[in-house]
Amino acid sequence: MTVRKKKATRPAPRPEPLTAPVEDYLKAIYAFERDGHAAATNDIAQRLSIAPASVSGMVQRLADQGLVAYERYRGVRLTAAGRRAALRTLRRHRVIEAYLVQALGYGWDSVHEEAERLEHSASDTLIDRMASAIGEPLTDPHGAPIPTREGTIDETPHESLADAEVGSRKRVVRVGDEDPGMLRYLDSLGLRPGVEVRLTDRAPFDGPLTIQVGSTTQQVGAALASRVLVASSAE
Amino acid sequence: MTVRKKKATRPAPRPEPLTAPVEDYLKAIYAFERDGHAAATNDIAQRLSIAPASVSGMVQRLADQGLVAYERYRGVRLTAAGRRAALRTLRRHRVIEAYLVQALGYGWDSVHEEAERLEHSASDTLIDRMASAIGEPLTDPHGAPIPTREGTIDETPHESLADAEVGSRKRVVRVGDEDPGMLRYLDSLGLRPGVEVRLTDRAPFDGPLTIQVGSTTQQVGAALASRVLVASSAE
DNA sequence: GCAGTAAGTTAGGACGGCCTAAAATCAAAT
DNA sequence: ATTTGATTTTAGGCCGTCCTAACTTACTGC
Repeated sequence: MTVRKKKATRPAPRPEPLTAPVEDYLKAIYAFERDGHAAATNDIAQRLSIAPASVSGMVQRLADQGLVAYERYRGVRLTAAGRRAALRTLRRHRVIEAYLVQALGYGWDSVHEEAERLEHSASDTLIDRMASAIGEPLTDPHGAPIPTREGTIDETPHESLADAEVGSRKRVVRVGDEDPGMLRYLDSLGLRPGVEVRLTDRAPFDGPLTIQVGSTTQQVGAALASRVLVASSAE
Repeated sequence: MTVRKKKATRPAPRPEPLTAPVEDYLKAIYAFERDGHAAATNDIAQRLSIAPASVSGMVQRLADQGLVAYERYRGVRLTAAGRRAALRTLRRHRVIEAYLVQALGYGWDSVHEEAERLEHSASDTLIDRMASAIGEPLTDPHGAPIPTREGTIDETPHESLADAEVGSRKRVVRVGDEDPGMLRYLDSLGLRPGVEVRLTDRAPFDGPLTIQVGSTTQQVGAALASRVLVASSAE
């Protein structure tokens, strides 16, 4: 059966509103692409907690809508339109997270879930008003960069704490945002964006790392450390 | 009387999350019931801009879920559970409207549409935080009462300006909230909740009313006046 | 070069929410 | 009591999003 596009020649004049699931797919695909490679069906399925077969179906619909380039058995890549939509959703998500923390007293461990729903129903106007109400933040509460209104984003890659050189001093720039339990734990360790850390030791075979945060010394597992992104302390 | 945890009849009446369309139906049905009568299929269809046949179908699903009592060809009434859900949605809607106006500088003519979407994805926590951030308002920007967290609402009926006695002085308590154009016009007339009005004349045959708002005298059509609810100036 | 496995796709089905067209029911007037 | 007109319901579809089961393709190691 051939994949056939209807109205293939249309110059795509109006950006029809995307459904919530579509926005979620695009966000997921964007995340995989940012890490280098095209998004595999299974990857997407796992990330969205969906059966792989469902992804196959949806991905073809996304291709029909011109949001992704799709080759059977080869994974998908975002088109320019798809990327634009993904970044728009990402902006919504992160602005909402920042706003909830800064304006409504949410903890950084509970904003992700709320933003995950609101991002699909907030208007651009609302997002812009929220952003300006809290001073146009550049990152969300977990340090993730917020795409601009115009759809650009600062995606400079960061080293993870797990890969840092023993003895070096670093500054935490970003941490994983999804797992509330992990976030509460990071918080208890004082590992928040902006904080200075010194990596004083790393046990072999992916063993725990010894770090110094402020005046206290802590041990953290390699898995956790890999979710903490750092930059050189200087900048 | 002792309130007892009921395990007698049902194991667990878990309040499954309702879909957005379901919440919209319940809100609509609530609105008709508040005005006296059971909600007719056609009424609901018109209010939601949906074909009557679709309403028949949905209403049966609502009945299956125990949200409405339904008798063929007889219209629907909310059950206790349905009413609870409707009021919860109404609270969300109105808190959101109030928050957008008071905290984010929205005009009262543009909040309805935004709230109409957000009400379905905001958590109870968010709504409560919004409410407390703006001082637990009792009404939305159009004067509509906000149901409490516990699901009670002040539904004291109000006279419309169109029915007021000529010569009487009234206080505007509430205006229609849906039509942005009407809201802008009301605003230009100074007809906002809390404002004092004197009805100085009414032309016969549903003709225009002459009103005095502050020091200016205005003419308004009967249709518009009927959307403005007033109370005696005294209280 | 080929077999075994992992990954991906198709087939077929379900469900919610909408539609139109046709049939059924109710209410009101003759 | 019957007819008529309005209201409502049923019948039959469509679309989007998901599912499981079965099949196909790609990859990897021999």
